[in-house]
Formats: sequence, structure tokens, C-alpha cells
Amino acid sequence: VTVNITPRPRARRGQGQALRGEILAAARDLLERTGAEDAVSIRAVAAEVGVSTPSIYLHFDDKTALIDAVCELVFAELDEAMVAAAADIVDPLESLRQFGLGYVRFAISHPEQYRIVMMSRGSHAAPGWQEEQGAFIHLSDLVARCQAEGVFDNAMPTSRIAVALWAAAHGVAALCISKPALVELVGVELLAGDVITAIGAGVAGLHPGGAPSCG
Amino acid sequence: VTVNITPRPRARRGQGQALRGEILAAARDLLERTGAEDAVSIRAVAAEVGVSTPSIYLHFDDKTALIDAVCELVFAELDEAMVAAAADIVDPLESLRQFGLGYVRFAISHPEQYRIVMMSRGSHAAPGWQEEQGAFIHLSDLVARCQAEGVFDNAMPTSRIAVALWAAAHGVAALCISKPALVELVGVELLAGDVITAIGAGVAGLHPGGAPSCG
DNA sequence: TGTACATCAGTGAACGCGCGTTCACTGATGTAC
DNA sequence: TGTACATCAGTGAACGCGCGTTCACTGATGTAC
Repeated sequence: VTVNITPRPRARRGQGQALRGEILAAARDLLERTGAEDAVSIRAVAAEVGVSTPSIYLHFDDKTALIDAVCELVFAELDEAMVAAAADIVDPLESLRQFGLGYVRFAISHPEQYRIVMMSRGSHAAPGWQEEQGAFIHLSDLVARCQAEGVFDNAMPTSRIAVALWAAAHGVAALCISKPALVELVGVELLAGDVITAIGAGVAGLHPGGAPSCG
Repeated sequence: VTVNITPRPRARRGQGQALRGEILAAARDLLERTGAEDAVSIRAVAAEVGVSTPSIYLHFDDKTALIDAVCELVFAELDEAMVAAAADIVDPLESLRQFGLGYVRFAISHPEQYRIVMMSRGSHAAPGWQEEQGAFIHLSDLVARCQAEGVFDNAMPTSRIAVALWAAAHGVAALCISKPALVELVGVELLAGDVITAIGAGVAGLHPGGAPSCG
């Protein structure tokens, strides 16, 4: 528990937004530092920022709104990490592989953030998977490239392949977080590599022209 | 809230175990009926059974012990469902497929049970994946059969393949539970079929003798 | 067969806790004149 | 330039709630004699 000797200066007239950003970042950091979703209470976040509890309500309607906003933030960071991992790779299947590995890596290094965004019960961070810009669009683009170059079946809906790939990557990420003992029978890197490679090869093999198949 | 007119009869001398079983089943049912892990509180379980709150402590040390026991129960039920789904199928790869589909089906029809066993933070239901009899052993046996018949690479450790398959199935199950909107872009059955088929084919394709590869 | 007593499954009331949220307020910031 | 006043970001204290857990107890069940 930190005691603030000098009270935090009050924001200028139109500057309420600044505190909003601080609250969001504090919630995300609290999540990371304590490693527990339950630790993100209105009170804890307020204490983290160094502000009184009711102040939070000046910037968020209620707790749900705060958590939703945190999820949006984290989801954007996840997307960013994946896009960076896949950037500048010419081979489309390899690019997809790196995208997936970036996904798993983000999840493992931010387990509680990943948990709240992808594994929690709430309707939090239920982005419009189709319309909105973001992780799913970026994944779909990579899949479409694979289709265009004949690695994946062109006749299959892009979204169908994208969701399958997402599910596989999510399986690795979620298992690493929830059941580390099971994953440690094999090792994280090996497992991630196996699953991502196999699902890519398997999807490619689902049609005659696919890379590792007989066609 | 149910009001019991006739109080529940007290157990005979050595029969304390009976209530223990009732408590466990009540906790599992509460999980299923309310569809929320938080609803499983000591108080709620006691009310469900029709017994006073402190009675729970006669049968379980504390809340953690109760939840652990529920997980053990659910995990056994999951195993049972999978084994039943894969029984009496001669083709080993098809047997594995049905095992995986049974897994996903159980998860989807008991989402909160699955959540608490496979997706919650606690060290709950951290079975000895190797030693203990149970789901992982059964999966490993099927994988070993595939290896013996040349469908999967014999040189690969069985557990390595088994964990990869588990991760893929878990990905489908967990995504269906946490992100139904994403899954509904494709449909549950289609997704489950895609991922399980692709991961099987992909793993088989990882070595020259595998089924759908060029061998 | 009858009675005194030990056992122990189950209870009622209470504890302290942290939570989300509300409310009347304070006091610096900016504006009108 | 000086003063009265409106605005509004942030506060301190309190609310009611359900939680896990503890404690001294009750009273039917079974046993010893």
C-alpha cells in the first residue's frame, strides 16, 4: 500500500481524459503484476492510480465498462504483437506460422491479459469479428494470401480457415496458461511449433493442390 | 429459494459419506444449472443440498477442497464420455477423431464444468497427467495405436503427439465457450470437424509414411 | 428389558472482509462583468 | 485590473451485500451395564 504524501494535481478543465487513460493503464498493469483477474477491483485500480475510489466513476459508468475498455486495449496490443511477428515475411504460409507463434508468445508472456480477453466469461471484448479492423482481419488477410497462392483451397471460405487456425493457436495458448503441467510434458516451444505446423499442413492438405499433400 | 418443511433426516452413525456425495453432486448441478462458477459458494451448495452452511465443513476442509473434488468428478465424467465416443471403432485414426469430437461435445454441453476443470486459474484438477489412469492415458493409448499401425510417426514420443492433439481439441472447446460469436461465423460442427481432421492429417503428414502425405 | 451416558452429524448465530456503488461535499479553475 | 460567481474534477464517509469460516450448541443414535 502506497501512501501519497503530495496529493496528485487535479486535471485542468478539459483534461479529464488524461485520468481516464491512466486508469486504463493502471488496470492493465495491475492485471499483469498481480496475475489475477480478481485483483482488478475498482478500489484496487483507484489505489494504483493514486486517486479516490469514486473518481473512477467520473470516467467509467461501472465496473463492466472499465473491464470492457481494458479488454479493448489488450486486444489491440495482441493484434499489434502478431502483426509485428508476421511482418516482412514473403512466404505466406511461413508468415501465417509466425503470426500464430506471435499470438502464442503474447499469450504466454501476458497470461492474465490473455485470460481476461480470450478466456473470461463476460461478453468482454466481443469485437465485431467481421467488420472491425483488428486481429481477425489481419489473420484473414494472411489466409487469403495463402489461398491466392494456391497453398490453401480457394473454394473454402476464408473465414472458415481463419477460425480453425485461431482455434488451434488458442488451444496452445490456453493450455499453456491453464494446464502448464500438461504442456511441460513436451515443452512450450515444441508444442506451439507442432500444433501450428500441423494445422497449417493439415489445412493445406485438405485440398489436392495443397503443399504437403499428394496432389 | 426453497423452504424445507420437513427437515432432512440425519444420517446414521457411519453414514456421513452419503452427505459428502450429495454435496459433490449438488455442487456439480449448481454449476450446470446456474452456468456460473461464482455461483458455487459454500453457502449456495449447502442451500442446494438442504443443509446448513457449516455442515459442508464436516465433509470438506475448506472451499478449495470442495472445488477440487468437483473437478475430479467432472474430469472423470469427461473421460467417460470420450471413451464411450471412441469405443468399438476399428480404424485408429477415426477412433481418435471420435475421441476428440466426444471431448468437444462434452465441453459444449457442460460449458461451466469444462470451464472449471480446464480453464480456471486454480490448480484444481491438476491430475498427474502421466501416472494416473484417466483421459490422458486413454488418449495416449489411441495415439500409440496410430503409431503402431504406421499412421503416425513411430519415432515421435507418444506424449508429444497426444499433447498436441489435446491442445487442438481444447482450442475448439474453449473457443466455443468463450467466444461463441467467433465460432458462429463457421458453426460448431464444421469447426470441430475442420480442426480435428486437419490436426490429425497434419500430424500424420509430419512423417513420410503418414496417411494423407506424399509418402 | 430399562436406563444412564458417550458419540457425533448437523445447526444458528455471529465474525470480519472486500466488494460495487452512492451521496453530499470541497475547492481549484475558469469566466462574466 | 479586480471581484463575484458558475463549473466540475475529485473526495470522504457510508450503504448493503454475499462471502468463507468459526464457535458453542443440540439432540438423535447407538452402547454399556
